[in-house]
Amino acid sequence: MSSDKDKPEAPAPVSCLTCQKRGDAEFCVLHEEEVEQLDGSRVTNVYKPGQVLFYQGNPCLGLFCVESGELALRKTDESGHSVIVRMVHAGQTLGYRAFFAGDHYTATCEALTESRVCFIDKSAVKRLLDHNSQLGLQFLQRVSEDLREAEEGKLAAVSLPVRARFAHLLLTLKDRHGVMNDDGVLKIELPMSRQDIAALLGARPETVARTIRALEEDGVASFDGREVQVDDLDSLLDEIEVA
Amino acid sequence: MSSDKDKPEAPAPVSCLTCQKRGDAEFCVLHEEEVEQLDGSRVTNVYKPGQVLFYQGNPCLGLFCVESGELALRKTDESGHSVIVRMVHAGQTLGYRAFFAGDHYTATCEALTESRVCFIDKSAVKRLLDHNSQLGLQFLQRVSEDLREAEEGKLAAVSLPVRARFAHLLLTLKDRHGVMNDDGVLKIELPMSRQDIAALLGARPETVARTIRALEEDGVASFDGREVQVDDLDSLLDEIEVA
DNA sequence: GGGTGCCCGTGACCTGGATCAATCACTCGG
DNA sequence: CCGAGTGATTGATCCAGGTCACGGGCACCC
Repeated sequence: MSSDKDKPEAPAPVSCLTCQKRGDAEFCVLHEEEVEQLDGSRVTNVYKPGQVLFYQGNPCLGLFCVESGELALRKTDESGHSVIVRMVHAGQTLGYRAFFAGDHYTATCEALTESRVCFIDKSAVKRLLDHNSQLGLQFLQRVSEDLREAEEGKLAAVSLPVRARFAHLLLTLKDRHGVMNDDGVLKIELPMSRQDIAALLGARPETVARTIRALEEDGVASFDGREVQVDDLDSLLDEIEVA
Repeated sequence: MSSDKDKPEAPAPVSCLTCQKRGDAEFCVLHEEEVEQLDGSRVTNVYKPGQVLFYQGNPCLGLFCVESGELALRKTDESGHSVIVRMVHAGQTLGYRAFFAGDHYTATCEALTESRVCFIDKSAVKRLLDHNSQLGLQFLQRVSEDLREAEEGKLAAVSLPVRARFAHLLLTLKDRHGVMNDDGVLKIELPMSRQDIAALLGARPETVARTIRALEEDGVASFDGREVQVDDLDSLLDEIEVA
């Protein structure tokens, strides 16, 4: 791969101590000397869109911590069907489910956008967990919230139509990828392809395309590639709540 | 309620020390004196089928531990749709998601069969967690496994038809509620109504009834009330794996 | 230039399962 | 014994979304 024509270089690696996102991750409970220890056992990598961090079935060798970018956890069954079960973004830890279950990975993690991700070796994490019992409780809270989200997702998947689930997705993405420009128009830059949206909704790409057209025809939003302009936020909000 | 005509009385309450199921629950990592402490702060209750332990939205005041019986966690949305997101059986802890997320309950827990369940107060659990850091890690493992199951469930919900999901359910129930009688015939006593099966599969009761009939017509299994006789285990196993 | 892949969108069609409505079986209270 | 209530089953109908097939835009490469 020619590296000259790629996007400008990612910023030079920083220390965990100065990582902008440290306050967000579970590691926020660590004391300074523990963070230094963490810093010493981490390796940073940059992943291009589509690149895989680990595959479903791989053994888990440690934890990841996302400094920037957007990633997806995709689960695939024997017959090839796949869904995106979770999204992961800057400031989040990654790979903890397998780590704490003492399991292999049960999903594949791929970068949606270019991402800087640190890897922390298993033994270093274990040391920190032993040393600071608050860390375990932080992760317990994290996993418990994921569990709630997963169960909510299951309810939504069986009781809401694709259109409502898509509206819900747009509203979620708004918080992280939306900008309100000067003339008060909300724009969202989707961090993923139509196919990924389909996998996230548990639907087919064709259905996503049709849903997009329907939303445009109803004047809710306009789509141009990965650019979404929300024309009527109220009716978008209405989409997610009906019989 | 007249208590004379009910089933024979549940056995007298036992101590956690002698609880048959203690080895299964997360509390297995406790030392003897910690178990005594646990024992001192628990209250046991018996719940009849249909009785509710807690409602979605209630604050979480502690943990439950199931001594016997079968329970279900049901999640309901604003418009009244509901699914059973998890089942809980003897030897399992219950209510930990809300406890560790520091959340209200996000599902309603109801007994499917008559159940003996102990309640342990929040403060007692906190004391034990502080005292024995292994306990937190045990729960971390538990919640991580639940998360895997929830995500697998989501994949199944969008990629498998009702019939395959039902076959999967029967195979799961076989382990806990199945008996192989003398003439080598596998029978399963379903611990729940058709409506509950429907809620568990994310389908309608009518669809469940039709699926049952289809399985009978195909000679896979015969149904009589809550009694299921598996006539062809191999083809039941085949149901869960196809295109 | 002209392939050769990818996505993405569109149209035509089909089907699994929801919905609506009626019947039957069962229990319970009087 | 009768009526009311609750589940389970069945049949008839409908529709959201899956499937299949095709065409167009675009990047990349020989």
